[in-house]
Amino acid sequence: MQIEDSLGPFIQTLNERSFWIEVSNMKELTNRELSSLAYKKVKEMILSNQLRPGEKIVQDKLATTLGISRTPLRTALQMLESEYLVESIPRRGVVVRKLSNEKMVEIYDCRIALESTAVRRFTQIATKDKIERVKRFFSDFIKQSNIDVEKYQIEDIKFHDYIITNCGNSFLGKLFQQSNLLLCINQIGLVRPAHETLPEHLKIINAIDDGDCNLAVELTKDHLLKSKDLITRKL
Amino acid sequence: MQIEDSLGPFIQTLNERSFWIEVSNMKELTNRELSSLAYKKVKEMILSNQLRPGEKIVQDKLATTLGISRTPLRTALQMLESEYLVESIPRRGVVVRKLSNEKMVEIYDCRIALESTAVRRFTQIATKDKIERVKRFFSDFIKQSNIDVEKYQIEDIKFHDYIITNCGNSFLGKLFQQSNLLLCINQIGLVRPAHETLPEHLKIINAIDDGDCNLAVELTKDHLLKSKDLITRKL
DNA sequence: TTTATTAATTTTGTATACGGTATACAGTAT
DNA sequence: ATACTGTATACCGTATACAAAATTAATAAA
Repeated sequence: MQIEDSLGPFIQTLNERSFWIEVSNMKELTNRELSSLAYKKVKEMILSNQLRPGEKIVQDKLATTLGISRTPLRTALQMLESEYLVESIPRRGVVVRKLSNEKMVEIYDCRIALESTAVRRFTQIATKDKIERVKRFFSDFIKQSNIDVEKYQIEDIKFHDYIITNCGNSFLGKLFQQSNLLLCINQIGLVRPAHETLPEHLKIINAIDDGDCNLAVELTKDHLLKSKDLITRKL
Repeated sequence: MQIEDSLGPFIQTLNERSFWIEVSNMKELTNRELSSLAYKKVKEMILSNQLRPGEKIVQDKLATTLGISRTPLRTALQMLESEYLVESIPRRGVVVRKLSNEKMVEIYDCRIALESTAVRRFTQIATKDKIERVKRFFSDFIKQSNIDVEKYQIEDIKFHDYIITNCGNSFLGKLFQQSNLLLCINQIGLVRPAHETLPEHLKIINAIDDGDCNLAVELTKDHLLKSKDLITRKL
């Protein structure tokens, strides 16, 4: 059990990975102070790998570690369960979910279906400023010969997240958030190297800029399909 | 407040509508007795309209009505919130969600995206028995001149649910269950008359039987799009 | 040494108690 | 008559207590 050890230097340990978790994917739960706090902390601990996949969460210990009682922690765990980040086994406790490659493939299929819809709508309705914003995600990496993988991964997710949350279908966005469709994949880091996916991203952005929604959809499908296929081959 | 009144004759009142809720779309939570019970009951009460959209749920009253304490009720409400059936407003309580036509349209777009993927996969992998099962959903209605709308609605949802849960992508199934993509639409009853949708269903089934997955996908898209468009026109 | 059975300990799920916040209402002032 | 403020009540969120179940440890038998 490494919860006790890890929480002391926890704030310092938070790397950039935790940053986009904060900004792009955190439920707002103002005023439900303690449940909200527990939710955020535990989610961060999972996504930053301080609670490892497969590890059991002992409620009493984690609660005292966080300085709260079990009640708000339990509500937090319930939320995380609905987000597919932990699994609750009745009368046995809750464990951090571990995604198999099979599940990853399934998730990619869902992403392909939903993100296709998202880019199409985004391309149709996006304003000038939004398109400009999209262009900026990868502008820093174009010049660089050696890409900072850590930063690239963050922008990668931010890019996809931006399209999804700005496509005009808030229910679709909720679907993504609720099941952590974007985040859970990154349990394993980047699926494909940046030098391979960067050009794909840029092509998609160009298609969006041109207002060519069919092309944007096809490129997005292809982009995701390639990553899916790579995982499929590992099965 | 009509909770007290309604629970007395509650068991009797449960119509067939509650049946498919039970069989096709209930989270399994064996052994978490009271939370599970509360979850089922409250979900049934919402989907059978005993708790009406917009109505506030007073935890203490509903808990005593159900014969349990507030704690398991609260966990049940938390689950229902993640399913988008109720909305929890911090320090104010939880109310039954009311879906606007705009939201319905958004939901239809998500359904089109995901169910397209589902029929494609289903058509590809379905065994003989599963195809036979699919054929039976509407076999009773083919002969009838006057269709029992109540029963038809149930089979309609069961049909879509069957494709989704048997398409080989369990994550996709979870997505549907978790957000009640199939059920919440029926807050308003059948969107289009049975005599209009029945032929469409039969065509889809034929395409599946023929193993023509592209056709099955197109027909499914068209089928859902027509309902979506009808709601869009009401905006 | 290994396996079975039982006792001890841990941990979960539920109920209850408590403090604080929001809402309703009455009385006062404008 | 209407607006405002103070008080009472209702309700929510959290902590704690307790019982049932599960896990672990320990002891006895093969």
